[in-house]
Amino acid sequence: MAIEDNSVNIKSDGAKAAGAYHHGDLRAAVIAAGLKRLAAGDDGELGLRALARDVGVSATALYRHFPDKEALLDALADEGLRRLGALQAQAWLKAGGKVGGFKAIGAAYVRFAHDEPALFRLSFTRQMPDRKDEEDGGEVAYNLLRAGIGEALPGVTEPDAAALHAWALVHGLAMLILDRRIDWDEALVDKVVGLTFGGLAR
Amino acid sequence: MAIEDNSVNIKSDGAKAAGAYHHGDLRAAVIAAGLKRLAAGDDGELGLRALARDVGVSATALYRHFPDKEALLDALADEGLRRLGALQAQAWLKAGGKVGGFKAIGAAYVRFAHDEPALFRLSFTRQMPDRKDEEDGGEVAYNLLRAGIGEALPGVTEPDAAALHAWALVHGLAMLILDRRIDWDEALVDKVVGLTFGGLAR
DNA sequence: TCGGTATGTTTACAGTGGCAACATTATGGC
DNA sequence: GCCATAATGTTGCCACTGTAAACATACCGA
Repeated sequence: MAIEDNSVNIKSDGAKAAGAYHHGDLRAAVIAAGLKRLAAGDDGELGLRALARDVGVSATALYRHFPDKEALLDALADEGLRRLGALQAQAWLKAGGKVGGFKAIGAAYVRFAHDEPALFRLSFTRQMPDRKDEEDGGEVAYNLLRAGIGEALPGVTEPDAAALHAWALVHGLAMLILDRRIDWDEALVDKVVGLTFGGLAR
Repeated sequence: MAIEDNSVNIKSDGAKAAGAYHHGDLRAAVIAAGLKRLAAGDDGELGLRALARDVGVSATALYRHFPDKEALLDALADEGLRRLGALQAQAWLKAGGKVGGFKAIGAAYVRFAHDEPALFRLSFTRQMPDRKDEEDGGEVAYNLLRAGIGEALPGVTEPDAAALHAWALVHGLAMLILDRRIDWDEALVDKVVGLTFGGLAR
């Protein structure tokens, strides 16, 4: 066969170069393809074969990078939590911290669920087996919330109960919206979140 | 074949009588078997074949009573919502209505999720396509909550926001517990629910 | 009694996740 | 530079899933 000068098979998009045997970074490409699929349809139709086809690789190739499908979904879920955490941090900064920032975090939580329903659901439905040593994405999001309470609401008597309260509220709103129990209404969400989060700072 | 005197094949448990061709009330039996399976394991392993085997019938027989698996799951979900509604009504009465009853409704909601995780999740994950004429189980539960607000908290300024707030809070708590984000702790739940529901009655 | 209708069974098919054996490419020690 | 070896990808296969089609059996009204 003729000489191929590509030392490694670099492709910015996920697809493998035609005729190439090794992909380059299959693991990352599969995760990217999965996220794209989750973002595209409300019902995340992700199967190993479909995912593999997106990337241009045979289905069983994925098993070189993930022990099983669950592990793949875990990776996607973790990426979702990481993005949520990033959005919340951004919202907090943009609002200048304090009570306003606290409310912004809550609103960002619900908005993320609305914008990426399949990813959000996947991220939270997946139940982590037991704590691994490396910090996962969910930890980041919760710690941010918890820290926000400490900084924004110094007068609160029971920060744990308050944090749980705030978290449960936005999570419940998000879930009810995803499951079509209530309609997405940004103004209403803001009102409820503000009412509660403000109420905590009594 | 010899004469069989059973005019209809009545079986109190779900299983079909050996040698009988018709079941008697397959639809109800399948739903009962599904509920039992949901109650047994946290992960609801319900497949058509397994369900059919529980009842003692071939897998495709279920298609005489449900157009597809989704419809079967819908029926199970509806039963779950109905039970939730019943528990809430019971809690309300037992607590004697008013603010106490209102809190009891919230606690019952979370407790149900904890006691029947698979059924609760199924009930809410299933998204109803569009309103049918006959009233479904979920409507009952919400109307009860909504009515509870009116009766228990006459002074509340915005009952819709308050109802949504209360619902989201307990739903979020329930979901976070199911997904192992937080541990089940009845005292903590009562505290959070009480704190919030009491707070609404300002 | 007879025929239609409801209910259940058998068989089969496409699609799924996953294992095993094989093929190909990258890499590190000599 | 050469070559053993690990890393990565492919093909073939298996058990299992939901479900459609054709056939069998039981019930019920005329």
